[in-house]
Amino acid sequence: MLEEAHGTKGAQTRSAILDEAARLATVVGLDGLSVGGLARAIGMSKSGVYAHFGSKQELQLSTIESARVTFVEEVLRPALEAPRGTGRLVAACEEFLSHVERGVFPGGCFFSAAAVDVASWPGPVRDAIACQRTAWLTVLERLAREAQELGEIDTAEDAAQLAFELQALLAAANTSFILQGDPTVFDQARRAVRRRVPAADADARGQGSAER
Amino acid sequence: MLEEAHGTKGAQTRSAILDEAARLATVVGLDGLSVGGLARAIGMSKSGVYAHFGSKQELQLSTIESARVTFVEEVLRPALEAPRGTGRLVAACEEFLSHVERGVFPGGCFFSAAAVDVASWPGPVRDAIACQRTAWLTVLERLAREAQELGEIDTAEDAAQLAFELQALLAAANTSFILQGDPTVFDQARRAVRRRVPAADADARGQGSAER
DNA sequence: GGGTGAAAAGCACGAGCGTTCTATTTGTCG
DNA sequence: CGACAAATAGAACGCTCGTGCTTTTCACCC
Repeated sequence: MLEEAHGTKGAQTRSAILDEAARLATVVGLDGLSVGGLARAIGMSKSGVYAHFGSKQELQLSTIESARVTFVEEVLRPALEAPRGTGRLVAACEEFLSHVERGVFPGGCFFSAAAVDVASWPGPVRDAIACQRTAWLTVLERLAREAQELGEIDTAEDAAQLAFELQALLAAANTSFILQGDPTVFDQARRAVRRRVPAADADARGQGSAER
Repeated sequence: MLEEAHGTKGAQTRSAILDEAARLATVVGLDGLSVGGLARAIGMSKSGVYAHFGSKQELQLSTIESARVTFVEEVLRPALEAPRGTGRLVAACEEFLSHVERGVFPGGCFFSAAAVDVASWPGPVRDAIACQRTAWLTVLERLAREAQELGEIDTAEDAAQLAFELQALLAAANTSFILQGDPTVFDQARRAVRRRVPAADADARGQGSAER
Protein backbone atom coordinates (compact mmCIF):
# COMPACT_ATOMS: atom_id res chain seq x y z
CA MET A 1 0.00 0.00 0.00
CA LEU A 2 1.48 3.28 -1.04
CA GLU A 3 -0.66 5.86 0.72
CA GLU A 4 -2.05 5.43 4.21
CA ALA A 5 -5.71 4.65 3.73
CA HIS A 6 -8.28 5.43 6.35
CA GLY A 7 -9.28 2.13 7.85
CA THR A 8 -5.86 0.50 8.09
CA LYS A 9 -4.45 -0.26 11.52
CA GLY A 10 -1.47 2.05 11.24
CA ALA A 11 -3.58 5.07 10.44
CA GLN A 12 -5.82 4.61 13.42
CA THR A 13 -3.01 4.21 15.93
CA ARG A 14 -1.35 7.18 14.33
CA SER A 15 -4.52 9.10 14.97
CA ALA A 16 -4.61 7.88 18.57
CA ILE A 17 -0.99 8.95 19.02
CA LEU A 18 -1.72 12.42 17.71
CA ASP A 19 -4.74 12.72 19.93
CA GLU A 20 -2.63 12.09 22.99
CA ALA A 21 0.19 14.21 21.58
CA ALA A 22 -2.10 17.23 21.33
CA ARG A 23 -3.30 16.79 24.89
CA LEU A 24 0.21 16.18 26.19
CA ALA A 25 1.59 19.18 24.34
CA THR A 26 -0.72 21.53 26.21
CA VAL A 27 0.92 20.34 29.42
CA VAL A 28 4.60 20.00 28.55
CA GLY A 29 4.72 22.41 25.63
CA LEU A 30 5.03 21.67 21.96
CA ASP A 31 8.80 21.45 22.09
CA GLY A 32 8.73 19.78 25.46
CA LEU A 33 6.80 17.03 23.74
CA SER A 34 9.26 14.15 23.61
CA VAL A 35 8.97 10.93 21.66
CA GLY A 36 9.80 8.87 24.72
CA GLY A 37 7.31 10.66 26.93
CA LEU A 38 4.60 10.37 24.34
CA ALA A 39 5.32 6.67 23.90
CA ARG A 40 5.08 6.11 27.64
CA ALA A 41 1.80 8.02 27.78
CA ILE A 42 0.12 5.71 25.31
CA GLY A 43 1.94 2.51 26.25
CA MET A 44 4.01 2.05 23.14
CA SER A 45 7.70 1.80 22.43
CA LYS A 46 9.64 4.87 21.45
CA SER A 47 10.42 3.56 17.99
CA GLY A 48 6.86 2.36 17.52
CA VAL A 49 5.72 5.93 17.91
CA TYR A 50 8.60 7.42 16.00
CA ALA A 51 8.06 5.22 12.96
CA HIS A 52 4.82 7.05 12.18
CA PHE A 53 6.68 10.33 11.72
CA GLY A 54 10.09 10.63 10.16
CA SER A 55 11.26 13.27 12.60
CA LYS A 56 10.25 15.18 15.67
CA GLN A 57 9.34 18.18 13.54
CA GLU A 58 6.96 16.05 11.51
CA LEU A 59 5.42 14.85 14.75
CA GLN A 60 4.95 18.45 15.87
CA LEU A 61 3.38 19.51 12.60
CA SER A 62 1.04 16.50 12.64
CA THR A 63 0.14 17.27 16.24
CA ILE A 64 -0.79 20.81 15.29
CA GLU A 65 -3.02 19.51 12.53
CA SER A 66 -4.64 17.09 14.94
CA ALA A 67 -5.25 19.86 17.45
CA ARG A 68 -6.75 21.98 14.70
CA VAL A 69 -9.26 19.28 13.87
CA THR A 70 -10.18 18.90 17.53
CA PHE A 71 -10.55 22.64 17.86
CA VAL A 72 -12.86 22.83 14.88
CA GLU A 73 -14.91 19.95 16.23
CA GLU A 74 -15.15 21.22 19.79
CA VAL A 75 -15.35 24.97 19.29
CA LEU A 76 -16.05 26.08 15.77
CA ARG A 77 -18.69 23.58 14.73
CA PRO A 78 -20.90 24.02 17.79
CA ALA A 79 -20.63 27.79 17.37
CA LEU A 80 -21.83 27.59 13.80
CA GLU A 81 -25.12 26.18 15.02
CA ALA A 82 -26.00 29.53 16.56
CA PRO A 83 -27.93 31.97 14.36
CA ARG A 84 -25.84 34.26 12.18
CA GLY A 85 -24.91 37.62 13.63
CA THR A 86 -23.90 38.58 17.13
CA GLY A 87 -25.42 35.36 18.41
CA ARG A 88 -22.90 33.33 16.48
CA LEU A 89 -20.04 35.66 17.36
CA VAL A 90 -20.77 35.39 21.06
CA ALA A 91 -21.34 31.65 20.67
CA ALA A 92 -17.84 31.28 19.25
CA CYS A 93 -16.43 33.03 22.31
CA GLU A 94 -18.59 30.96 24.60
CA GLU A 95 -17.58 27.69 22.96
CA PHE A 96 -13.95 28.64 23.29
CA LEU A 97 -14.29 29.36 26.98
CA SER A 98 -16.31 26.20 27.41
CA HIS A 99 -13.71 23.99 25.75
CA VAL A 100 -11.09 25.36 28.12
CA GLU A 101 -13.33 25.01 31.15
CA ARG A 102 -14.35 21.44 30.45
CA GLY A 103 -10.73 20.45 29.74
CA VAL A 104 -10.83 19.36 26.12
CA PHE A 105 -7.07 19.83 26.39
CA PRO A 106 -5.74 19.34 29.92
CA GLY A 107 -3.45 22.35 29.64
CA GLY A 108 -6.04 24.74 28.22
CA CYS A 109 -6.12 26.09 24.70
CA PHE A 110 -3.64 24.18 22.56
CA PHE A 111 -2.72 27.12 20.38
CA SER A 112 -2.24 29.56 23.22
CA ALA A 113 0.12 27.08 24.83
CA ALA A 114 1.97 26.35 21.62
CA ALA A 115 2.16 29.96 20.50
CA VAL A 116 4.33 31.01 23.40
CA ASP A 117 6.97 28.31 23.52
CA VAL A 118 7.24 28.23 19.75
CA ALA A 119 7.30 31.96 19.16
CA SER A 120 11.02 32.46 19.37
CA TRP A 121 12.48 29.72 17.19
CA PRO A 122 11.64 30.28 13.56
CA GLY A 123 10.75 27.46 11.24
CA PRO A 124 7.80 25.55 9.85
CA VAL A 125 6.38 24.73 13.28
CA ARG A 126 6.24 28.34 14.32
CA ASP A 127 4.74 29.25 10.97
CA ALA A 128 2.04 26.62 11.35
CA ILE A 129 1.06 27.96 14.76
CA ALA A 130 1.06 31.54 13.55
CA CYS A 131 -1.10 30.48 10.62
CA GLN A 132 -3.67 28.83 12.89
CA ARG A 133 -3.77 31.86 15.13
CA THR A 134 -4.43 34.12 12.17
CA ALA A 135 -7.12 31.78 10.92
CA TRP A 136 -8.94 31.88 14.26
CA LEU A 137 -8.74 35.67 14.36
CA THR A 138 -10.07 35.77 10.82
CA VAL A 139 -13.02 33.61 11.79
CA LEU A 140 -13.93 35.99 14.61
CA GLU A 141 -13.54 38.91 12.25
CA ARG A 142 -15.79 37.28 9.67
CA LEU A 143 -18.46 36.55 12.26
CA ALA A 144 -18.27 40.18 13.37
CA ARG A 145 -18.66 41.36 9.80
CA GLU A 146 -21.66 39.11 9.33
CA ALA A 147 -23.22 40.74 12.35
CA GLN A 148 -22.54 44.10 10.78
CA GLU A 149 -24.23 43.04 7.56
CA LEU A 150 -27.23 42.04 9.60
CA GLY A 151 -27.24 45.47 11.18
CA GLU A 152 -26.59 44.07 14.64
CA ILE A 153 -23.25 45.81 14.95
CA ASP A 154 -22.50 49.38 13.91
CA THR A 155 -20.73 49.41 10.55
CA ALA A 156 -18.45 52.13 11.89
CA GLU A 157 -16.93 49.43 14.08
CA ASP A 158 -13.66 47.88 12.87
CA ALA A 159 -14.28 44.15 12.70
CA ALA A 160 -10.61 43.27 12.96
CA GLN A 161 -10.26 45.44 16.03
CA LEU A 162 -13.26 43.80 17.63
CA ALA A 163 -11.87 40.35 16.82
CA PHE A 164 -8.55 41.29 18.40
CA GLU A 165 -10.22 42.43 21.58
CA LEU A 166 -12.42 39.38 21.88
CA GLN A 167 -9.53 37.02 21.29
CA ALA A 168 -7.56 38.90 23.95
CA LEU A 169 -10.30 38.22 26.47
CA LEU A 170 -10.47 34.55 25.59
CA ALA A 171 -6.73 34.05 25.79
CA ALA A 172 -6.51 35.92 29.08
CA ALA A 173 -9.20 33.76 30.62
CA ASN A 174 -7.37 30.67 29.40
CA THR A 175 -4.04 31.75 30.88
CA SER A 176 -5.55 32.82 34.16
CA PHE A 177 -7.45 29.56 34.49
CA ILE A 178 -4.57 27.19 33.82
CA LEU A 179 -2.27 29.21 36.04
CA GLN A 180 -4.52 29.96 38.98
CA GLY A 181 -7.20 27.33 38.44
CA ASP A 182 -9.95 29.75 39.34
CA PRO A 183 -13.05 29.32 37.13
CA THR A 184 -14.19 32.81 38.12
CA VAL A 185 -12.20 34.24 35.23
CA PHE A 186 -14.65 32.69 32.82
CA ASP A 187 -17.38 34.86 34.27
CA GLN A 188 -15.14 37.89 33.89
CA ALA A 189 -14.48 36.96 30.29
CA ARG A 190 -18.13 36.32 29.54
CA ARG A 191 -19.12 39.63 31.07
CA ALA A 192 -16.49 41.43 29.03
CA VAL A 193 -17.53 39.70 25.81
CA ARG A 194 -21.19 40.54 26.30
CA ARG A 195 -20.29 44.08 27.15
CA ARG A 196 -18.09 44.44 24.10
CA VAL A 197 -20.50 42.91 21.59
CA PRO A 198 -23.37 45.39 21.65
CA ALA A 199 -26.42 43.42 20.59
CA ALA A 200 -25.46 40.55 22.83
CA ASP A 201 -26.61 42.73 25.70
CA ALA A 202 -30.07 42.96 24.16
CA ASP A 203 -30.22 39.17 23.89
CA ALA A 204 -29.16 38.81 27.48
CA ARG A 205 -31.85 41.22 28.56
CA GLY A 206 -34.44 39.16 26.66
CA GLN A 207 -35.17 42.16 24.46
CA GLY A 208 -34.19 40.57 21.17
CA SER A 209 -36.96 40.54 18.54
CA ALA A 210 -36.89 36.75 18.52
CA GLU A 211 -36.83 35.19 21.96
CA ARG A 212 -34.99 32.17 20.68
CA MET B 1 31.88 36.31 54.55
CA LEU B 2 28.58 34.81 55.49
CA GLU B 3 26.10 36.75 53.40
CA GLU B 4 26.79 37.95 49.91
CA ALA B 5 27.33 41.68 50.22
CA HIS B 6 26.64 44.07 47.41
CA GLY B 7 29.99 45.14 46.10
CA THR B 8 31.74 41.78 46.11
CA LYS B 9 32.73 40.26 42.80
CA GLY B 10 30.53 37.21 43.07
CA ALA B 11 27.40 39.19 43.64
CA GLN B 12 27.89 41.32 40.58
CA THR B 13 28.56 38.40 38.23
CA ARG B 14 25.57 36.68 39.77
CA SER B 15 23.54 39.71 38.89
CA ALA B 16 24.92 39.70 35.36
CA ILE B 17 24.06 36.01 35.01
CA LEU B 18 20.49 36.62 36.13
CA ASP B 19 20.15 39.53 33.76
CA GLU B 20 21.03 37.31 30.83
CA ALA B 21 18.99 34.46 32.28
CA ALA B 22 15.85 36.58 32.29
CA ARG B 23 16.39 37.65 28.70
CA LEU B 24 17.24 34.14 27.59
CA ALA B 25 14.23 32.67 29.36
CA THR B 26 11.86 34.77 27.27
CA VAL B 27 13.29 33.05 24.20
CA VAL B 28 13.76 29.44 25.26
CA GLY B 29 11.24 29.32 28.07
CA LEU B 30 11.80 29.22 31.79
CA ASP B 31 12.22 25.46 31.84
CA GLY B 32 14.05 25.47 28.55
CA LEU B 33 16.61 27.62 30.30
CA SER B 34 19.61 25.31 30.67
CA VAL B 35 22.70 25.87 32.74
CA GLY B 36 24.97 25.02 29.84
CA GLY B 37 23.18 27.30 27.42
CA LEU B 38 23.19 30.13 29.90
CA ALA B 39 26.90 29.63 30.58
CA ARG B 40 27.65 29.74 26.85
CA ALA B 41 25.58 32.90 26.46
CA ILE B 42 27.68 34.80 28.98
CA GLY B 43 31.01 33.11 28.29
CA MET B 44 31.41 31.22 31.52
CA SER B 45 31.82 27.57 32.39
CA LYS B 46 28.78 25.53 33.30
CA SER B 47 29.94 24.98 36.87
CA GLY B 48 30.93 28.61 37.23
CA VAL B 49 27.36 29.56 36.60
CA TYR B 50 25.89 26.69 38.55
CA ALA B 51 27.91 27.47 41.68
CA HIS B 52 25.90 30.64 42.22
CA PHE B 53 22.71 28.63 42.62
CA GLY B 54 22.47 25.30 44.31
CA SER B 55 20.04 23.89 41.81
CA LYS B 56 18.22 24.65 38.60
CA GLN B 57 15.08 25.48 40.54
CA GLU B 58 16.99 28.06 42.57
CA LEU B 59 18.28 29.51 39.31
CA GLN B 60 14.73 29.75 38.00
CA LEU B 61 13.43 31.41 41.14
CA SER B 62 16.30 33.88 41.13
CA THR B 63 15.68 34.58 37.46
CA ILE B 64 12.05 35.36 38.20
CA GLU B 65 13.08 37.78 40.92
CA SER B 66 15.56 39.42 38.54
CA ALA B 67 12.88 39.77 35.89
CA ARG B 68 10.55 41.28 38.45
CA VAL B 69 13.08 43.96 39.28
CA THR B 70 13.59 44.73 35.61
CA PHE B 71 9.85 44.89 35.10
CA VAL B 72 9.41 47.33 37.98
CA GLU B 73 12.23 49.45 36.65
CA GLU B 74 11.12 49.47 33.02
CA VAL B 75 7.34 49.48 33.35
CA LEU B 76 6.05 50.28 36.78
CA ARG B 77 8.35 53.10 37.81
CA PRO B 78 7.94 55.15 34.62
CA ALA B 79 4.18 54.71 34.88
CA LEU B 80 4.15 56.06 38.40
CA GLU B 81 5.44 59.36 37.09
CA ALA B 82 2.13 59.99 35.37
CA PRO B 83 -0.50 61.88 37.36
CA ARG B 84 -2.79 59.79 39.54
CA GLY B 85 -6.03 58.63 37.97
CA THR B 86 -6.78 57.41 34.49
CA GLY B 87 -3.58 59.03 33.27
CA ARG B 88 -1.52 56.71 35.42
CA LEU B 89 -3.67 53.71 34.56
CA VAL B 90 -3.25 54.29 30.85
CA ALA B 91 0.43 55.06 31.38
CA ALA B 92 0.91 51.65 32.99
CA CYS B 93 -0.62 50.01 29.93
CA GLU B 94 1.44 52.17 27.63
CA GLU B 95 4.68 51.43 29.46
CA PHE B 96 3.93 47.74 29.26
CA LEU B 97 3.36 47.88 25.52
CA SER B 98 6.45 50.03 25.15
CA HIS B 99 8.70 47.63 27.01
CA VAL B 100 7.58 44.83 24.71
CA GLU B 101 7.95 46.95 21.61
CA ARG B 102 11.44 48.18 22.41
CA GLY B 103 12.57 44.64 23.32
CA VAL B 104 13.49 44.96 26.98
CA PHE B 105 13.23 41.19 26.89
CA PRO B 106 13.95 39.72 23.44
CA GLY B 107 11.05 37.29 23.69
CA GLY B 108 8.47 39.81 24.88
CA CYS B 109 6.95 39.99 28.33
CA PHE B 110 8.87 37.71 30.67
CA PHE B 111 5.90 36.73 32.76
CA SER B 112 3.61 36.01 29.84
CA ALA B 113 6.28 33.70 28.46
CA ALA B 114 6.95 32.04 31.78
CA ALA B 115 3.30 31.73 32.74
CA VAL B 116 2.50 29.39 29.89
CA ASP B 117 5.33 26.89 30.02
CA VAL B 118 5.24 26.79 33.80
CA ALA B 119 1.49 26.58 34.22
CA SER B 120 1.17 22.82 34.18
CA TRP B 121 3.87 21.60 36.52
CA PRO B 122 3.12 22.56 40.10
CA GLY B 123 5.80 23.70 42.49
CA PRO B 124 7.50 26.81 43.81
CA VAL B 125 8.40 28.12 40.36
CA ARG B 126 4.84 28.03 39.17
CA ASP B 127 3.69 29.62 42.40
CA ALA B 128 6.20 32.43 42.01
CA ILE B 129 4.98 33.19 38.50
CA ALA B 130 1.34 33.06 39.54
CA CYS B 131 2.15 35.39 42.41
CA GLN B 132 3.77 37.94 40.11
CA ARG B 133 0.85 37.78 37.74
CA THR B 134 -1.57 38.44 40.54
CA ALA B 135 0.56 41.31 41.77
CA TRP B 136 0.53 42.97 38.37
CA LEU B 137 -3.23 42.57 38.09
CA THR B 138 -3.56 44.05 41.56
CA VAL B 139 -1.52 47.06 40.55
CA LEU B 140 -3.81 47.71 37.59
CA GLU B 141 -6.82 47.27 39.83
CA ARG B 142 -5.44 49.72 42.37
CA LEU B 143 -4.73 52.30 39.70
CA ALA B 144 -8.27 51.88 38.43
CA ARG B 145 -9.63 52.35 41.92
CA GLU B 146 -7.57 55.48 42.38
CA ALA B 147 -9.12 56.84 39.20
CA GLN B 148 -12.52 56.06 40.64
CA GLU B 149 -11.69 57.92 43.83
CA LEU B 150 -10.76 60.90 41.70
CA GLY B 151 -14.11 60.66 39.97
CA GLU B 152 -12.51 59.91 36.61
CA ILE B 153 -14.06 56.48 36.39
CA ASP B 154 -17.63 55.59 37.30
CA THR B 155 -17.73 53.98 40.73
CA ALA B 156 -20.27 51.51 39.37
CA GLU B 157 -17.41 50.03 37.37
CA ASP B 158 -15.75 46.90 38.80
CA ALA B 159 -12.08 47.74 39.12
CA ALA B 160 -10.99 44.09 39.07
CA GLN B 161 -13.01 43.50 35.93
CA LEU B 162 -11.43 46.51 34.26
CA ALA B 163 -7.96 45.34 35.28
CA PHE B 164 -8.65 41.90 33.82
CA GLU B 165 -9.73 43.38 30.52
CA LEU B 166 -6.78 45.71 30.26
CA GLN B 167 -4.31 42.97 31.09
CA ALA B 168 -5.96 40.80 28.45
CA LEU B 169 -5.30 43.45 25.82
CA LEU B 170 -1.67 43.85 26.86
CA ALA B 171 -0.98 40.14 26.86
CA ALA B 172 -2.69 39.68 23.50
CA ALA B 173 -0.59 42.40 21.94
CA ASN B 174 2.53 40.78 23.38
CA THR B 175 1.68 37.34 22.01
CA SER B 176 0.69 38.64 18.62
CA PHE B 177 3.86 40.69 18.34
CA ILE B 178 6.34 37.98 19.25
CA LEU B 179 4.54 35.47 17.06
CA GLN B 180 3.82 37.55 13.98
CA GLY B 181 6.28 40.38 14.51
CA ASP B 182 3.78 42.96 13.37
CA PRO B 183 3.94 46.17 15.45
CA THR B 184 0.44 47.08 14.25
CA VAL B 185 -1.02 45.16 17.16
CA PHE B 186 0.30 47.79 19.53
CA ASP B 187 -1.93 50.33 17.85
CA GLN B 188 -4.86 47.96 18.21
CA ALA B 189 -4.07 47.49 21.87
CA ARG B 190 -3.64 51.23 22.47
CA ARG B 191 -6.93 51.96 20.76
CA ALA B 192 -8.69 49.34 22.84
CA VAL B 193 -7.16 50.60 26.07
CA ARG B 194 -8.15 54.19 25.40
CA ARG B 195 -11.61 53.08 24.43
CA ARG B 196 -12.01 50.99 27.55
CA VAL B 197 -10.73 53.60 30.01
CA PRO B 198 -13.35 56.32 29.73
CA ALA B 199 -11.59 59.53 30.71
CA ALA B 200 -8.58 58.61 28.64
CA ASP B 201 -10.71 59.45 25.64
CA ALA B 202 -11.14 62.99 26.90
CA ASP B 203 -7.37 63.30 27.30
CA ALA B 204 -6.83 62.00 23.81
CA ARG B 205 -9.30 64.50 22.42
CA GLY B 206 -7.33 67.29 24.04
CA GLN B 207 -10.31 68.13 26.20
CA GLY B 208 -8.60 67.51 29.49
CA SER B 209 -8.49 70.51 31.83
CA ALA B 210 -4.71 70.55 31.62
CA GLU B 211 -3.31 70.31 28.10
CA ARG B 212 -0.19 68.63 29.32
C1' DG C 1 -3.33 -22.00 7.01
C1' DG C 2 0.81 -20.53 5.70
C1' DG C 3 3.11 -16.56 3.43
C1' DT C 4 3.75 -11.62 3.03
C1' DG C 5 4.07 -6.89 4.01
C1' DA C 6 2.97 -3.56 7.43
C1' DA C 7 3.45 -2.25 12.35
C1' DA C 8 5.72 -2.30 16.51
C1' DA C 9 9.67 -3.39 19.49
C1' DG C 10 14.45 -3.59 20.74
C1' DC C 11 18.85 -1.78 20.72
C1' DA C 12 22.61 1.47 20.07
C1' DC C 13 24.68 6.00 19.07
C1' DG C 14 26.14 10.77 20.23
C1' DA C 15 24.72 14.91 22.42
C1' DG C 16 22.97 17.72 26.08
C1' DC C 17 20.80 17.78 30.48
C1' DG C 18 21.27 18.62 35.95
C1' DT C 19 24.38 17.69 39.39
C1' DT C 20 28.64 16.66 42.09
C1' DC C 21 33.46 16.61 42.98
C1' DT C 22 38.04 18.29 42.61
C1' DA C 23 41.42 21.53 40.86
C1' DT C 24 42.76 26.03 39.57
C1' DT C 25 42.58 30.80 39.26
C1' DT C 26 41.66 35.22 41.31
C1' DG C 27 40.80 38.87 44.46
C1' DT C 28 41.59 40.67 49.17
C1' DC C 29 43.74 41.63 53.57
C1' DG C 30 47.31 41.29 57.22
C1' DC D 1 54.50 39.74 49.51
C1' DG D 2 52.35 35.81 51.00
C1' DA D 3 48.22 33.43 52.90
C1' DC D 4 43.55 32.43 52.78
C1' DA D 5 39.06 32.39 51.07
C1' DA D 6 36.07 33.19 47.35
C1' DA D 7 35.17 32.52 42.46
C1' DT D 8 35.60 29.97 38.40
C1' DA D 9 37.03 26.04 35.58
C1' DG D 10 37.39 21.13 34.47
C1' DA D 11 35.99 16.48 34.41
C1' DA D 12 32.78 12.98 35.28
C1' DC D 13 28.21 10.65 36.68
C1' DG D 14 23.54 8.89 35.27
C1' DC D 15 19.83 10.20 32.59
C1' DT D 16 16.90 11.46 28.58
C1' DC D 17 16.76 13.27 24.21
C1' DG D 18 16.29 12.57 18.76
C1' DT D 19 17.46 9.45 15.42
C1' DG D 20 19.12 5.44 12.90
C1' DC D 21 19.39 0.30 12.59
C1' DT D 22 17.71 -4.73 12.95
C1' DT D 23 14.46 -7.89 14.61
C1' DT D 24 10.13 -9.57 16.01
C1' DT D 25 5.12 -9.58 16.08
C1' DC D 26 0.89 -9.01 13.88
C1' DA D 27 -3.05 -8.62 10.39
C1' DC D 28 -4.74 -9.95 6.21
C1' DC D 29 -5.42 -12.39 1.70
C1' DC D 30 -4.88 -16.19 -1.52
